[in-house]
Amino acid sequence: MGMSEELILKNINRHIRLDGEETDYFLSLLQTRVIRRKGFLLRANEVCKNESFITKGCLRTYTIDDAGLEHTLMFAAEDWWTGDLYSFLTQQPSSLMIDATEDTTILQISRANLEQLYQKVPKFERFFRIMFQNAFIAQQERIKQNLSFTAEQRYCQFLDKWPDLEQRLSQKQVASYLGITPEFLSMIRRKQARK
Amino acid sequence: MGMSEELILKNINRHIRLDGEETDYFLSLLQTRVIRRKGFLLRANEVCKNESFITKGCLRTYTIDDAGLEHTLMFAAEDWWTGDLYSFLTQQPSSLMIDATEDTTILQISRANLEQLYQKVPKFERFFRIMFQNAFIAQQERIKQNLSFTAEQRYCQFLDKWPDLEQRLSQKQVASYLGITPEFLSMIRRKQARK
DNA sequence: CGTCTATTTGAATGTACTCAAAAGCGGTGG
DNA sequence: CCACCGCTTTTGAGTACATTCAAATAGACG
Repeated sequence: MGMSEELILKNINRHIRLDGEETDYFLSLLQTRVIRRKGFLLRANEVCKNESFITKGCLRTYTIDDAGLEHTLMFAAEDWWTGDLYSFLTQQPSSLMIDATEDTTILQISRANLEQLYQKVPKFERFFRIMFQNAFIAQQERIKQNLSFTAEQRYCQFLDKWPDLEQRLSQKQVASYLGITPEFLSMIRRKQARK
Repeated sequence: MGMSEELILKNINRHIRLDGEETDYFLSLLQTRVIRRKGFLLRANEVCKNESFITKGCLRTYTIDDAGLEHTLMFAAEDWWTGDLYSFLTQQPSSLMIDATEDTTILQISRANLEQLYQKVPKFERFFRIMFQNAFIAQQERIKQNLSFTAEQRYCQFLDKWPDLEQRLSQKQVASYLGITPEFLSMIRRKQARK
């Protein structure tokens, strides 16, 4: 069994216990895929066919507004799940883009396979219930910070929360996550550096 | 069976089917509670003991920052679930306040009862998995708007999305949801009215 | 009726954006 | 291997969106 499989099983086992047969069945539903830096997992107007678990690298989910500006909804690095959930569930065209900020390896599960998994191993309902609970809590925290913090405070929080992630991203990408312009982030960083 | 029970069963039945016995068992785990306008469901530093389903009225979840300003994370009116999920799951003191914007009736389920429910009727794992998925999608949409829209655009979106809700809330409450000051919301409304 | 809070309005201020130009950096091809 | 091109980052000046503070008005509640 490869590293990727070990990582995803460790992720699953945080919330539920699988026996050998269930483990094998689960792994049989997954597909490995590699996305090169600057490559796309999903483009706007495509239907999101899979949920993806990142085993290496980092994916960025973002929208492009009418003015052509990018707004990053989330980064997903190793040991995270990502995808456009809305498009995945409804099979409607996505409004989101997902690209790789560095060479990335993922394990994917299709909608049909996930439904089968829920049927055959209902424990996965529990797993994803807990996962989405946690995702909900994390997003709520982000909304709270967007409402109450200045750009500089949000930037400091970002560094605190993912200390290793900033070095792996361009400043433009970080700025689009914080909801500010790259120019303004540059100013914040200059100010921080003086301290 | 009262109106409240009918409403919550209709809510549940959107995603799973319960037989008579399961229905009775589920209802036996719930507690009805009334919260008067301006009363609290939860205060900061208390542990959130229940998840709540609103059958009448409206609850508002918010934080108070260091400067004493309120920031509204969500409104929950009839047919919605609410609570401080983080505090509920970890049984740690909450950082959130939940108050009633009008006289409100809820059905509550305690953590112990919910765990029992998951044990005895695993279908509820599926129900809450779907509920949290949808909540996640809704929150992602809000983050997207906070990143890309001006205050005026966010206000229009808010009116579009919950046409009836604004009349039930004070302008201060709406402003704290949009992430702006009541003064600025007043200005936006004046501008809109001139059209 | 009086008190307390919410809303309106305006002036001064601040945070963050736009536009523009220069410098830095990374990848690609010759 | 170096030169060049494109993209990112830096820096600054001017601007816009939203806040703060203050004072006046309007509403809600006992």
